[in-house]
Amino acid sequence: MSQRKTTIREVASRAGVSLGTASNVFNDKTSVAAESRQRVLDAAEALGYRPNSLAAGLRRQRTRTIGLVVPDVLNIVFNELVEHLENLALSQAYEVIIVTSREDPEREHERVRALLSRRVDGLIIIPTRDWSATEREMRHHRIPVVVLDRVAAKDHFPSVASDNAAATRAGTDYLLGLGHRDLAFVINSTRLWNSAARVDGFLAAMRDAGLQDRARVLLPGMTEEETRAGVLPVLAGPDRPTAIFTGSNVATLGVLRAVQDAGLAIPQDLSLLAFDDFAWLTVLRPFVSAIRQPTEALAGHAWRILTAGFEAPDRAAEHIRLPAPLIARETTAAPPAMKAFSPARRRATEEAGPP
Amino acid sequence: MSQRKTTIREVASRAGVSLGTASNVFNDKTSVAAESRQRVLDAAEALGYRPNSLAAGLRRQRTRTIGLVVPDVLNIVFNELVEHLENLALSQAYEVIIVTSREDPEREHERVRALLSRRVDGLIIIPTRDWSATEREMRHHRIPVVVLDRVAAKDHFPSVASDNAAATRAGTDYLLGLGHRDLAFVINSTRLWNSAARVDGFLAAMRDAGLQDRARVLLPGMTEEETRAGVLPVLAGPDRPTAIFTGSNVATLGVLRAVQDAGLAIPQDLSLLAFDDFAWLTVLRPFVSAIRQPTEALAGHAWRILTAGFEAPDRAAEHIRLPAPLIARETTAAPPAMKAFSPARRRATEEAGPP
DNA sequence: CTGTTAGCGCGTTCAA
DNA sequence: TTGAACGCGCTAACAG
Repeated sequence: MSQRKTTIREVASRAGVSLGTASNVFNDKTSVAAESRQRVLDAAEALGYRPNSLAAGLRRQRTRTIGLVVPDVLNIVFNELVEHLENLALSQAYEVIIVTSREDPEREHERVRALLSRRVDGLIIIPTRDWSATEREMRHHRIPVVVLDRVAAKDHFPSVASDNAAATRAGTDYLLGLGHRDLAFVINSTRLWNSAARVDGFLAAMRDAGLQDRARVLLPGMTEEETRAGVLPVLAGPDRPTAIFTGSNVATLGVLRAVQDAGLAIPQDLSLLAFDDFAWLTVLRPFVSAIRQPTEALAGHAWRILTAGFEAPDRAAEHIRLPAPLIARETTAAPPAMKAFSPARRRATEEAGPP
Repeated sequence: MSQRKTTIREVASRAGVSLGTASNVFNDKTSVAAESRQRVLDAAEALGYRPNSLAAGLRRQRTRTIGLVVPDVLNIVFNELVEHLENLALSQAYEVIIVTSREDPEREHERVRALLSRRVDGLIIIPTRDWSATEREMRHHRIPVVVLDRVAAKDHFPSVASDNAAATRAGTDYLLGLGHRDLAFVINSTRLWNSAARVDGFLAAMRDAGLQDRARVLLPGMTEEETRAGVLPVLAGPDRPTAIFTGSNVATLGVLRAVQDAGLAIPQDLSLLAFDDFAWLTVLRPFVSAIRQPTEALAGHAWRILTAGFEAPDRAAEHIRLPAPLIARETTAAPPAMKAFSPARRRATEEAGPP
């Protein structure tokens, strides 16, 4: 109940050993006599001793802490990554400090500096659209960095992500196979390199099918609401696509709202394929077809590469790309044009056109 | 590009001032000549100086860091709380370190000790079912603590939560007003005090309506899957309730899966009211009626009380309870018994009984 | 196996 | 307004 926290010095003196011996007990380095060890442990327990990791880190020049930079706490994919990374870190007696950039490059930079001030041993970052300032900062400091999820075509740092282009290419092929010809790909931004890769995969598949003219890419904005507002006109318009492929879960949420607003039925009027899968997609109707990112494997590689960087700081940067499988559920079906008369389509057309 | 990070001493020497002056610049305490100040800032910039917060915290005996203990990173309610708390902390130049207990009392205790080792200035905790060990630890250390969300009837520490009993009472009254008489309340555990309060509110409303005999409380377990498995038999059974009130979003998810498995239609066969609201509930059909916790206000109070504790450590513990409004959407309707012949009900009965 | 000592980088005296 | 000295709590190195 002391005001000042108890120090290792007090523990040592109560145990009747020297400070160095007590330290050795807590860091079980060199052998300590079993008897002394027990007395130190008892003293620590009695005093409620909690090692001061600030002092230890200062002295040791290593904190056994890694920083994790995430754009958004409310995005389920990031949270899955966080969860797996935390498991890995704790299993090796590392701590992780999470900071959030809120998709803001300036804030990202500032938060990374805070991490640097805490002297983290390494950094895993899911960057914002423009993290050039942050990246420059990181190059200056000699700690291992791994770029996760939002990777660039050619990162300076090691990178780990899904194979976005292959996934959207496969997803597009799947929609084409269902009979769709008018496809729209909805994504928040192409300034994110992984988003750009998703668009590339979509466009490549459309091109291969000779449908480049029917391929639309919509970039309504970074938020759910912007997505809703931006997509609604095209859903309500006369040349509505028969299938929408969303490039992120933010886009999915926005598109679903726009579909509600437009009064369309999925998949009768419109098919929907989502990038990013999670629990709620499989519990309310219709179950959303989705591409699932292998978050556990992604986290595993990121951690492996980061810790390898602790041992050998100057190895060549590894770049991992993992396949992201498609899970077909209820929102993807043949397009309305291939069916008989469709009341829903007629309704939409009536609403869109003049009386 | 130096191996060792640059220190304030190097900054001072490059700026041609003493260490103490440089320190004053970064902590803008006592007045420093504008000229000296600028030279220090320039030197810091040129050297890529990052203050060492370990050393600062060690010396200052305050880290301007608070710890936040959360049971689960994947729960949206906790994440909303985290987001708001982080906003508040950053706005006052505090940092927050998040740790997760994974609903495990032992892990919670261990994670809190890690926070203590980091010498956090205060702690906000959403506790596990049995956090007595953690609580004992916290009482021994003299830092402000605020219990959030999962509060007890009478906490030793200040506490902030929704008024759970009032919310479920109002929710139950709403279902009764719709004509329901057979209600089941599904929740993960009553060892959580706030969960117990939710059950109390439900039972009180049923008792006041003279329906205590028709009130069922189901406790299928802590996970979504346990909930599904535990609820399915009662949904498939002959005396299925006409409405289900879920006490947490984990329970909601599990019940929705069980409803799928049982082949029931909501709200035709069964009404559903959920505790905890979030984006996906309003985007896939049917839109789920829910009780929304005021997460921003909860976070605001928690932060206010915590920071008040920094100034006046020995004030009486405040206990805040905030109203959580009900948002009626599509999953709550009159019970099937009040309508004409209901095929869905008949089907369920047939499936349940012998041929 | 144990005790002693010297910093880790910084903020805070206090004297000049 | 500035500079020098001290110590926050701990670990590492070395002597015993």
